[in-house]
Amino acid sequence: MKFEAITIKDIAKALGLSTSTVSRALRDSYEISPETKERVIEYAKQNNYRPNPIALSLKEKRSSSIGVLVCEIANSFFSQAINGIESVAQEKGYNVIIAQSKEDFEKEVSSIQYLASRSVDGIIFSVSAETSDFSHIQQLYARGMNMVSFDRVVDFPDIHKVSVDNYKAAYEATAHFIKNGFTNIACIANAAFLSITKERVEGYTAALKDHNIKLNPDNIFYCLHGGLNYEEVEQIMSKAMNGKKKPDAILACSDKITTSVMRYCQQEKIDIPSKMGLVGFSNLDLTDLLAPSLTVVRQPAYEMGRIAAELLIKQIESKRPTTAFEDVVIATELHQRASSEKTKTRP
Amino acid sequence: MKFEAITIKDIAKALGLSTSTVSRALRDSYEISPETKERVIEYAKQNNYRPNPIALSLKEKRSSSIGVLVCEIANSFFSQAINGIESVAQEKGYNVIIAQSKEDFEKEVSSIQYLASRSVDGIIFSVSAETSDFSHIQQLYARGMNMVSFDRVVDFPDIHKVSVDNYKAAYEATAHFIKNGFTNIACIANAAFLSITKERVEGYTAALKDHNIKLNPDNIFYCLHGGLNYEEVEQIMSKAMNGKKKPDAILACSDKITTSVMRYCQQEKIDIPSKMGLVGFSNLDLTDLLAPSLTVVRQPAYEMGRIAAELLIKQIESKRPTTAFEDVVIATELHQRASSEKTKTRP
DNA sequence: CTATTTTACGCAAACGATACCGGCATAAAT
DNA sequence: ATTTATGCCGGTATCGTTTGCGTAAAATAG
Repeated sequence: MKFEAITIKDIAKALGLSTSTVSRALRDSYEISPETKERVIEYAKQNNYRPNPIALSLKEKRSSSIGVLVCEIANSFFSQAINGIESVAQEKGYNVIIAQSKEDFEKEVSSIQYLASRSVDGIIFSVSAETSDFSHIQQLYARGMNMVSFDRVVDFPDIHKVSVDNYKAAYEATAHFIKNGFTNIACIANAAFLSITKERVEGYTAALKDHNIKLNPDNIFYCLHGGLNYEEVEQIMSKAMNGKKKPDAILACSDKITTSVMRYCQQEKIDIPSKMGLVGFSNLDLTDLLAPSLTVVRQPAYEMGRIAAELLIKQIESKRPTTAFEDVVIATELHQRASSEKTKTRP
Repeated sequence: MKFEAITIKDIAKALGLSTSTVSRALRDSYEISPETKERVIEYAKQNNYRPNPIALSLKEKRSSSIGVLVCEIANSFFSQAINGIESVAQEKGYNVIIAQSKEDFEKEVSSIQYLASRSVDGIIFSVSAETSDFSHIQQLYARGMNMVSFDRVVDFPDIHKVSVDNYKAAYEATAHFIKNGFTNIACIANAAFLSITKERVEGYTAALKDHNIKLNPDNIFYCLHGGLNYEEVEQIMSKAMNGKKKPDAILACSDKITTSVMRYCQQEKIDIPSKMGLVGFSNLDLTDLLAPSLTVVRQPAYEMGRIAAELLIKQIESKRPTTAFEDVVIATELHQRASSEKTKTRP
């Protein structure tokens, strides 16, 4: 079955005009007499005419669509970000095509090529946890694709970037732990390649240093697959808990890692926060209802999505090549709750 | 800036051939000599040629893209469903264009027309909480757009539908409450128009009846805006709690409503489950970590998305008009946890 | 050695919309 | 009366790709 829409040709035939006349009438050209315009517009309205965007795309060499590549849609941070992207796109007349990498390098490469081959006008992307080689992105970018690096940003210079202040976020979370009396704080981060991982680990180590706590390198753990599966975090936790010096607090650097740590602690009957403090990066809106209520670093995902989309569309619609590249860094919010209050036990 | 890809014309010029020959060589036509084929394919590969999908769409009158209309992306149920849709779409060479209604009727109408005007080959839609008039959908459908009604299904007959057994889900949840000693069970449902609301309320009332509990009509509440904002639920809860007979349990019929009820109870110091039992429809994957752990009705969102996408694509690719319409109804899962165990108090 | 078939390719139309170029009226100006 | 101007509209190329049709050269048959 096919959905057949009315075309400019149909209108022309019905009204005994040429397609050019109809086209001009609809675009309100001065070359068309008011009466003809009237006739055409009336007929178009009655028959619910809409210009075929595909034909327009072919002619204009632009598709009015933007691609979004994230590792996972069903993730509160990314779905909120997509929400922001979609809202801007809608305003500016673009549609959003989404693709997921599932934290898999191969799927990221194929997804991004898929987006490019679908003639999107630009791409907002957040690289997968497995991605250490950026050549697929660099190639596409060099060939003129408009791109905005988002959240997990790449390190080449001439590209718009939108991210949060991960260093500060991790620093504050760690300092918060220390202030609350935790001394042996572990950090479970994402894959080591990622910008967010590096920055967060740096913030974590800097906070320790500034508070005269000696860094124990064994307290830093990396999730190669971004904590997508529970087992990854489980292994790390059991390793941490069986080490010489068990940590008394954990900074969990992603949504998935945070919930996995909580689940592990519940299963192993490790009480939070009395036996184990926990601060997690999370964008879920019910972390206050968890047992115990969770201290979280919240990222302004929606806002980030909006900014990324605005930058991308500005770049798409700019006549001249972009020369000034923005590196937008937004602040996170630390929501202090029960999971990081050492003195309190579970209610 | 524009992204310029290599075309069949470029290949033709470079190799001194006509575009038709190149086209046929790439499609492995028997009319082309093996040597020419070899040359063309080699050149195409080296220059990373990809057929322009827009030109193809124009010619084939299909865009290989499907639209998805949901009320909100940043909602665990819908993001998981989109995940399922996207996975099938990817397999079959389609891309997914998403649009949100935000539970707003006007936005739903414009979104769905936007999708149609973007020449999608088909649409998977879940109507907004405000939608009682389906004429915008019916018109589009009558004009030949391929459509699959999803989750919140419409009631016209000749259309594919994918939903869960809401009646049974609500029946089981209510029966579970009764078995656990709750007697005055309230039901906070979505907007009254919605299929899911009707079915869930029916299941709820049937369970009461079958267990010889007299239905109190004041125990049924509707959220006009789908519980998108907390205030809506807050008002309902305070009304319920200030009534003559306070309910001792609540069946919350959506993700948002469920968390809002929990939040209300926490703020008002209403202990769950001793003072108030709670079962919620939810697709969040950390409801077991809530305080107390939450008894939920879980919907197989991913699977539903996959089935809807498969039905839609089958319909799109079918030569003949569809005559047999599927009404797929999938079972939900009731995860029994602490929030519905009257005897237990909060740990 | 001619007649016919086969091979291998090019030409051009088509999809829907736009835009440049041109043309035909009528009216005004010379 | 002829030119010029102007209002109004049509023809056609274009975007990238596919495909039916035409055709030259080569291969085969008679």
